[in-house]
Amino acid sequence: MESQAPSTTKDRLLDAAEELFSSRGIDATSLRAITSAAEVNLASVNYHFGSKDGLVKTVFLRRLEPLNNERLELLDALEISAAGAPIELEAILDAWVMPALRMGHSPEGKRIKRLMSGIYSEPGDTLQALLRELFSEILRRFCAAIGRALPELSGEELMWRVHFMLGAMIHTVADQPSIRALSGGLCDPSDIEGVRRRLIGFVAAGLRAPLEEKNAPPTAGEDR
Amino acid sequence: MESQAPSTTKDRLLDAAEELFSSRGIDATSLRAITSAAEVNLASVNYHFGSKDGLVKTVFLRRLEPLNNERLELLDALEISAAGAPIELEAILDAWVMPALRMGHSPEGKRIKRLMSGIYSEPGDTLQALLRELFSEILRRFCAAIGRALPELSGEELMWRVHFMLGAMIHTVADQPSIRALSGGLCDPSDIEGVRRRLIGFVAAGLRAPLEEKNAPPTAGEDR
DNA sequence: CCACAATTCAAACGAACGTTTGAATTAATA
DNA sequence: TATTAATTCAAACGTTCGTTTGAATTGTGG
Repeated sequence: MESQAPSTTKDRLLDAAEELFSSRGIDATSLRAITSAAEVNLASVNYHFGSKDGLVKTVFLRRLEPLNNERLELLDALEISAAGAPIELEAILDAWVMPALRMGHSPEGKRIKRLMSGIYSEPGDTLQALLRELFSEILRRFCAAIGRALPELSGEELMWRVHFMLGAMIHTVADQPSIRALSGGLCDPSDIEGVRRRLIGFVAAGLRAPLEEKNAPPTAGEDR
Repeated sequence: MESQAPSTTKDRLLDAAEELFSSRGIDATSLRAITSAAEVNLASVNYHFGSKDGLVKTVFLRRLEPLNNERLELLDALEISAAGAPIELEAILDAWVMPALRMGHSPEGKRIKRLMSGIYSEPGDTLQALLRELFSEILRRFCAAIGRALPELSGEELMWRVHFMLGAMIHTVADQPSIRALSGGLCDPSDIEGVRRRLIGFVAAGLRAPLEEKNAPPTAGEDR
């Protein structure tokens, strides 16, 4: 039985690992640093999670599973209330973005955000596979919903635009220090409502961009 | 004197390191793996670059400096031919994107792309600082040009949209395996002209998105 | 040809890593 | 309380890492 709220060895390890992974990176964080921060014995990691890889996987799963479940629930609700008709694009984007923004804003979840960006570059084979599996279904669902909202797009065009959309969203959710620095403090990434409004406005406009002719004249002064 | 083209120890090391860094990540690549691939002695790294950190920095600088110089030259040319008037938005975006796309497409530069994405999550303090310095001026220049092309945007709004833009662009240039997998082979990231047209179309539409009211009604079914 | 610097080389260094071990301790069961 | 399983603990294991060393080799200028 877990004693009360936040005190089992497993939880202490997960919390400490999440914190250190997000600030220093996974490879650069040693088990000794984690167990020191968690004030538990070094061998606990291998006892409870089998290996460092097992701990890493659990750290991600603990956050990503509830996150994606919430996204799917929101999308389900939208599809039910739409009753077969296409859903408004902004509502779909909201269902994707808001759970992440809200999670990133909660006091316990702040450290996750930098982790999420690291996902895409960390070359760990096992983690990469885990994430591909975790996101494949939810991406399929959201792509389908967006495709129904934008029926004039071909399959290829839709995929490209979703790809661009993911880039903007991931970069925004994950790399908030960067926008602070870029703007010289002018932009406030903790203003969830502002981020939501701007991000969705940008992405929705991009997704709805008019289809250009294939052989449009090259834009000025750029063909060398 | 360098003997002929691709055979000095320094160059062999840089090529091998670039290749391995991009496929396995920086931390996960040992000097022994690099020197083995380059067929040079282990101690050469410390002799020619001082340390592994010095090698890493040189690997990035060798690609990023010419890249950013080309971007700045293109922007310079645009500003000169515009003679004080605002430049067309698409032309500015072209000046940013094309050097990267072209570089990523060249046979020797293919491996750089995955590297570039890793930049933003690799937590190495020295590398982080180097990149911040490398990109600060060029970002300032491009932000200013985009701001002149979109005079109706406030400074804060502009910075946010540039941030979204960078996310889409970085994700596109860096993570091309991901778009291939996402689309099930439908999208071809090696089609530079197609990527350019779609990416710039998406980003330009996002940058030009109409300014929403601050207190717009929340989009359907999403306020919990 | 010789002296001298630049470069390469094999070998080793100490430190840090993930993991394992087996005994000590705590909790659960009856 | 006696027995057994679950957990914690200190210590060590073997490996790999980046770096250093000092001798051997190569290239250069007088």
